[in-house]
Amino acid sequence: VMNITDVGHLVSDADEGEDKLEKGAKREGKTAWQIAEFYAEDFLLGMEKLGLIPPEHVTKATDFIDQQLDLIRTLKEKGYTYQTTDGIYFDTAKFPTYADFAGLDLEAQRAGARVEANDEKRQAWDFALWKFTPAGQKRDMEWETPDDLLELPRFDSVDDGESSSSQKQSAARAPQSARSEAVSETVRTNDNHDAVMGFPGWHLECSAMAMDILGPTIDIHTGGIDHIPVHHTNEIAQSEAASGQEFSHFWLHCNHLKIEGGKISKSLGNGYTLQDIEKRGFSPMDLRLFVLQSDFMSEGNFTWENLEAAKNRLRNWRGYAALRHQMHDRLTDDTAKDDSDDYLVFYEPTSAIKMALSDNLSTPRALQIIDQAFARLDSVALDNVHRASFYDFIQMIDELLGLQLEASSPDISDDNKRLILERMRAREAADWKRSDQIRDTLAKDNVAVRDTSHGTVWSYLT
RNA sequence: GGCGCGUUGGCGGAGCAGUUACGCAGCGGUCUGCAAAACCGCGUAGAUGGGUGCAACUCCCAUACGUGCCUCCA
Repeated sequence: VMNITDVGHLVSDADEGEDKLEKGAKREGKTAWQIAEFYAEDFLLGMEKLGLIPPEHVTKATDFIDQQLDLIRTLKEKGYTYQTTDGIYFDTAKFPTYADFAGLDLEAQRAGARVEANDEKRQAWDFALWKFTPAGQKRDMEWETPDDLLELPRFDSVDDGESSSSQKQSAARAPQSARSEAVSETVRTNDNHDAVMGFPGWHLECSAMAMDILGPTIDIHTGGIDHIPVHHTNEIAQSEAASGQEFSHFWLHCNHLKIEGGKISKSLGNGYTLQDIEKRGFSPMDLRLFVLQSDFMSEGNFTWENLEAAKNRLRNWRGYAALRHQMHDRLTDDTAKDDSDDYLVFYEPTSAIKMALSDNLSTPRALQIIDQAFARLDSVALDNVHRASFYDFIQMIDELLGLQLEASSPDISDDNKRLILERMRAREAADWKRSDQIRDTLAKDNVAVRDTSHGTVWSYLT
């Protein structure tokens, strides 16, 4: 299950963030809904380009508002919540193990906080489950707060300075021309009284969606390392307070990628998109191998030079993968499975990369194993390679690392194969002119040839 | 200001208290019709300063630098 946070702080009249598209969209009169939709689609397209396995469920926070409200209801019934003028909060004091997951020293952190939020929260680290739309504001994304979640009397409604008694009349809530059609379909209108509009707190969606689809306890929860102290801590608190059960058996946290040695930051504008990378002549698979070169728990550093290194490494691997087209199946496979210097069998490295990845996803070691396994092909005649096991090896790499080696190392055309044979004959006849001519012709089809002591072998130029 | 994490050769990046990581790039050589590849070799890596150990890149402390969080970002 992967969630898409399509609800946020996109108050329709806000003017924050440097995102050109967002600003442009506003200029064009688009809504937060349309902006969220745009980025969600862009994200899913990027996933596809990178060859990521699609989740069974891709969930949008806005499709799970009811579940989020139900979760708040459960927490309220169990006494974990309290209400302030601006929302419904989780009372972390009621969840004694709150600081354990991240090993937080809450008092110390509060003492050093740069900005002390000055509100009605009981603890500085209490977090919002539900936020009320500020009086006088109209958000693109907002929903009616169910009455049973509210503690009356509710906060002061100051829509337009009317007294509360007259609000029943104004309950029609005026011409809502600014409201998009999408929103008006979603909002459950209740014309009998003045609704308290609101929207979910930032942490709530993940718990609500996970528990709705996977049940109270999930196996593995993933996320960025930066989510440990706040987001995942809060997820655990609200989920376990509600269910009384462990929320996740395992947590997998990825470290960050730096860029040119420093942080990637929107305000610095030093990030790159997948589109930028493709414009520079790199493929998404180049980026994928670049990422796999370091352990997921350590900080990475993106530079174009490093991406170039990954690209070259991947090109070399494709060349090795293409050797399968230049090998012959052996009828004596079963009796010749023993690995030796003269005869290569690839079952051992195939299981070795599985072992490496089984050890806390050690992709660097898996890559090392692959490099060493491929390198053994350099000094052996292709007829002395166990083709079936080599093919298994390629497929295992693709299955475990998703580098699409098989798909990106197609066989060459029959015409080119004939040219290679013709070149071999020319070389035997010492017709170097013809030989070089054919090599140039092949190069136009991105086919490179090299003459080894075991014969001519082709690979890809780029 | 508080609480963490990191710092390995030209670049990226692992393991390990005593043994060549691996990749990309560079240089020299062998081989080859040429080219490419391959093979051999070379640049004598471990931020800095201390400490513990027979022995430290690998453990401990400090400093510098980088980075993350401390906010209703998720």
